[in-house]
Amino acid sequence: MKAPQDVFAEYLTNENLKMTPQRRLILDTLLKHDNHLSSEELYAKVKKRDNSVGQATVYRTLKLLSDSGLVEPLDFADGVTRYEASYGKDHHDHLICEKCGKNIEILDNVIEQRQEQLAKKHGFTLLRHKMYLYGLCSDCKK
Amino acid sequence: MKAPQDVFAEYLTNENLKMTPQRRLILDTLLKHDNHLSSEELYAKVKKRDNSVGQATVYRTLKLLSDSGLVEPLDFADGVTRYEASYGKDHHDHLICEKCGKNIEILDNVIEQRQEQLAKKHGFTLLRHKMYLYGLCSDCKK
DNA sequence: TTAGTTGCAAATGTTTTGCAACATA
DNA sequence: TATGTTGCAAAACATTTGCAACTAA
Repeated sequence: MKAPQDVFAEYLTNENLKMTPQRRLILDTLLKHDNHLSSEELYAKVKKRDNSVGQATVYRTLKLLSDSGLVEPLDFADGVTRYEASYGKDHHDHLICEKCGKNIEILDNVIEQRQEQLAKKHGFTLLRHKMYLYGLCSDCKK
Repeated sequence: MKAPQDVFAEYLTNENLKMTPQRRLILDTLLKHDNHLSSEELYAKVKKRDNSVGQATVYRTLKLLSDSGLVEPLDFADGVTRYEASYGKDHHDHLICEKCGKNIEILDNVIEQRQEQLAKKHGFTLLRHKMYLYGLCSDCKK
């Protein structure tokens, strides 16, 4: 399997876009920290490595990474979009504890299939979906 | 079953808040138009009935209505929060056309059950969930 | 050399908030 | 009458964009 860096490089070439040190750095930083970072949080981490990078570049690069399929925007409905490195990883949804914020990645093939069927039944081609389950984890129930 | 207006009144009393003509009007307007209005859109409709109502009051009232469980905030990932009168209605999810915005309400018991099972498997008590399916409708595929 | 990229600051668009006047319980 | 509420405008917030200087290919 190709390295994400290479996938990104190919994507850029394909789209007549250019690889830059900033883009490399941003992808690299995201891969290192992977977990559900907001643009703001990623920006902070990137800035530690190269203080000259601008906030807008992070936003712009995250859009490119999303378009290239390397990264997935997550929407936990708290007003901030978060991003997750999705390349090479299985698709999954999220089970979130409303009390402590614990976040478990879940996958259920039955659900995935039914989603497809449901969409088809209504004449839709399913492009993507979001499923978030909210509840109380075993610790917080006590 | 209680009328939504009464539920709202009781909620306000419980919380030591007050019923006002504006709140009555906003709830009433939302109930009349029910379907997936944004705060902005609701504000426009409210304003037609009473031009003196302010935008902020609509936002504030929508928050109260959400907290009281009468209304559910929807997130179609277009940057605007929409609201749906949920009181007394069956739960359902949404199938959304990414191109034209068409919005179909869906319900699948198999999925609902699996969600419960999945949560339980991880020790969670499921409180609620959000599921949005995004795709292209038959018209927009052409 | 040329087309794409950057950082900056300003603009955008939605939602929130401070405040003084006002209305409900 | 005391406390909550309103409308307004300003603020806050995340995100996008215009632009002149820059840089990868």
